[in-house]
Amino acid sequence: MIQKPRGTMDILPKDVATWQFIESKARSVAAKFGFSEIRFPSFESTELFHRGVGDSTDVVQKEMYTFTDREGRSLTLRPEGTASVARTLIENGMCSDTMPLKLYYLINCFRYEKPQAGRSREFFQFGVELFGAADAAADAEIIAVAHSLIKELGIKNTKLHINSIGCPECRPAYRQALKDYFAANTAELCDTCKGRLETNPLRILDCKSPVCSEIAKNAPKTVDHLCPECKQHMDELEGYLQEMGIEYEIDPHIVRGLDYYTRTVYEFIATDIGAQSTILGGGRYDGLIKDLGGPALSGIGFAAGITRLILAMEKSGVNIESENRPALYIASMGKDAAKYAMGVVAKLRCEGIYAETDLVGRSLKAQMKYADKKRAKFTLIMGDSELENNKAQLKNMDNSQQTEIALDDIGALKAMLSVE
RNA sequence: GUGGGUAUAGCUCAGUUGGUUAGAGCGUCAGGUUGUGGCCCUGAAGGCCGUGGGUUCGAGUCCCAUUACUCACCCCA
Repeated sequence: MIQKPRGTMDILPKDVATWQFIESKARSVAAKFGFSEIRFPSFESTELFHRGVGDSTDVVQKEMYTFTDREGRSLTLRPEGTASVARTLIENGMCSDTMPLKLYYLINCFRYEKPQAGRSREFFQFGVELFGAADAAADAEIIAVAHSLIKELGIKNTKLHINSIGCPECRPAYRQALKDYFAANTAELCDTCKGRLETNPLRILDCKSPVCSEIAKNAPKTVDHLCPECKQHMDELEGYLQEMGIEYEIDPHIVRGLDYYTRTVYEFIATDIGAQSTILGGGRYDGLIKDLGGPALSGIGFAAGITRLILAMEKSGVNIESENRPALYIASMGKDAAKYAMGVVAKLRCEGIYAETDLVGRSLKAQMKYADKKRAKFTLIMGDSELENNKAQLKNMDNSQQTEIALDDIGALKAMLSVE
């Protein structure tokens, strides 16, 4: 048997209703805030992610699905959406559009990682990006989109963590302060963190090893080392969030692993879905567009993992079931009746009614069972005598009541079905 | 990439200290007197016991490897 590739998933009919529910909520929330959908390729030039996401990141270094096409070009299945959106803006001259520019997308992404709960190699994101607004009001607005989405989906048990990782102006000083602090405790750090001391001391902050996280507790906080402008930005964001009634906590340990982030970073964390608890994460990226060859244009956004949202919804007791009951099932007996039944259901479908009839030549009893399993609201029993007399019994499957109807009067039949 | 756990029917699982033709419930299909669903009853189909080696007179059961699933690390959504 040929199995699906590792880390991919089949989404079966019984689960699709949940996905559609989330997608429609994502769209309606986006619309409420004035965001427009954007679509872009599933794969891009590999260079886009090297320059956009960052050469030194884990995502780029070891998680990308990269291949060369028949002309020898290096292409990569998108590991995230932000870099592609930025490229799309630049390439289509949208950097000159009316600002702020608000965009959203529902996409699949690919990362070569070892699968576990809430993490797969092909995964699905709802992403939102807001360009051309450097003010903290934009940060607050984008967090409000996320907040609204989570609320609309019925997800409880979440916490919003925010942090500022500063800008190119103040980060070097903070970096040095961190290095000095951890250098004093080098011996106790785990092996990976010893290495990170030189390469990226910020990453030690969210190390999960008990020893490192204990040491990290008293480490200098980014919020204490921000330049005046970044500090003010953070203060303003807090003011907006309070005004909007969005609860949050400052979490100095949020350090995003994508290079493009500046200043505000934030995560919505579900407390009850396992180790991969970030259901939604994002931040500001004021340098990205310029780094990719566009004008200086600030940006901020987030991405939510659909499967993680589903996990969180399940934990919150949200259950979405599809309700597609046939309005009518026609149980037929004999060739003539079966043929006639095909005509009747065809007419009903033209009237927008969901009707079914037998396609496999089952007995009357088996047809009734089928109608029951499909949860048909009505069944119509049709045999030779009914065809002769142009009359048949319409049975209400919920209360078993039967009424006689004329077979050739589709209008009357439709009226009978739409009662209730 | 590093660890732990698991692998028997479509699904959820039994299967004794290794011992003859591998079981149940659910689901599927067909019946339960000649034209009516749900409940109930009967029957049927459906398994290279993940795969490959090994130990043994004998392996679903023990050992090794491998693959997949799963959870955690790492990283992220």
